[in-house]
Amino acid sequence: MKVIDRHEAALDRILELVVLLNHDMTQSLARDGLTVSRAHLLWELRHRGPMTQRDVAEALKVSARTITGLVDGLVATGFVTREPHPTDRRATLVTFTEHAATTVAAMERDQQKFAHLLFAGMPDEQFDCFVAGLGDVLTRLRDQGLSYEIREDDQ
Amino acid sequence: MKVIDRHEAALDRILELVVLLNHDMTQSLARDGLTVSRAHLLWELRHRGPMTQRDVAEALKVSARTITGLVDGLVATGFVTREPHPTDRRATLVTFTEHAATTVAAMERDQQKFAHLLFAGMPDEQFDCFVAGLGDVLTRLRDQGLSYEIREDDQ
DNA sequence: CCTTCATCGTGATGCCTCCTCACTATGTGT
DNA sequence: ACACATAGTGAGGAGGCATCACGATGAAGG
Repeated sequence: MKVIDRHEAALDRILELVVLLNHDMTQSLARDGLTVSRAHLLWELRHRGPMTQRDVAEALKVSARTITGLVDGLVATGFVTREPHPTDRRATLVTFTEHAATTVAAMERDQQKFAHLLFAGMPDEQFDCFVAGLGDVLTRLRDQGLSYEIREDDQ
Repeated sequence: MKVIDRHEAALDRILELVVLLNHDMTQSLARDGLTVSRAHLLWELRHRGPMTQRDVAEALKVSARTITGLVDGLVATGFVTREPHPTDRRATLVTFTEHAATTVAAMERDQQKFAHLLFAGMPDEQFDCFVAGLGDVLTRLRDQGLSYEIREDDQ
């Protein structure tokens, strides 16, 4: 029981972290004319190159319909363009613009500074251990899919 | 530079954790007829007892107007009631119902299981270290207010 | 070639979160 | 009393997200 209580306290902290980070990111991204979702889309595009909307939907874990809306917004503000798919005329390729590249580069610089701010001065040993624990937690979360879904096999 | 890169990788993991957790929680809470925001409100109420909407707004870091909407929804589904404030006739006290108590208790049980799932089998030493690091990060985040806001004093 | 079925994107609709501005009803201080 | 601050809400707006239905296109088989 003792153990579970400690685990629960840790989860509480993680949840607080989630809330705090979400709030801060929303504020910060607004300065670039972006929202968390749109930035997430840009981020994905940046790392994978042009994608069909379908692929984006899967990457962001949202419905295809939602992507239509997000891309609409990003096209309107000039962050991405819709290009015809070379071989499949049903699909469109969402592609990065120069504008987006500039903005994402700035975001990345911010992220670096922010990361440095969070971890600067933390003893190497503790940092390594923290990252290891984080990786562990992340792995379990991914492995189990919707791991928060416990109530089914509950009572 | 090397150090910052490691820090950035750690932030990336934290961000992935945020995305994953947010997604899972949304799914899970939907089963109870709740949303993340409404559950957050309930959680706060649960730990602090009846609060004025103003206080709730500050606790959740959203505008007073938003709370009106959240409480409307929670009242409609029977999770809370609006009681007149004993001394200030302008204010209303948002209070827990039996229904909410039951649901929150179930949520707490889920959370315990979930926490156990995330950390079970992790060596004590690593767990302690992880929690310490988490606390550290959280402290810095709180201390600096909107810490993600770096661009002002940037270039 | 022509059906049949799967897939891509989108219109229509509806719910939820959040915000700002304006306004009423109340407190409070001088 | 009078001015000013505070609690909550109506109005209106931007987004994020989902499901259902539908048109356009692709792919597989007869």
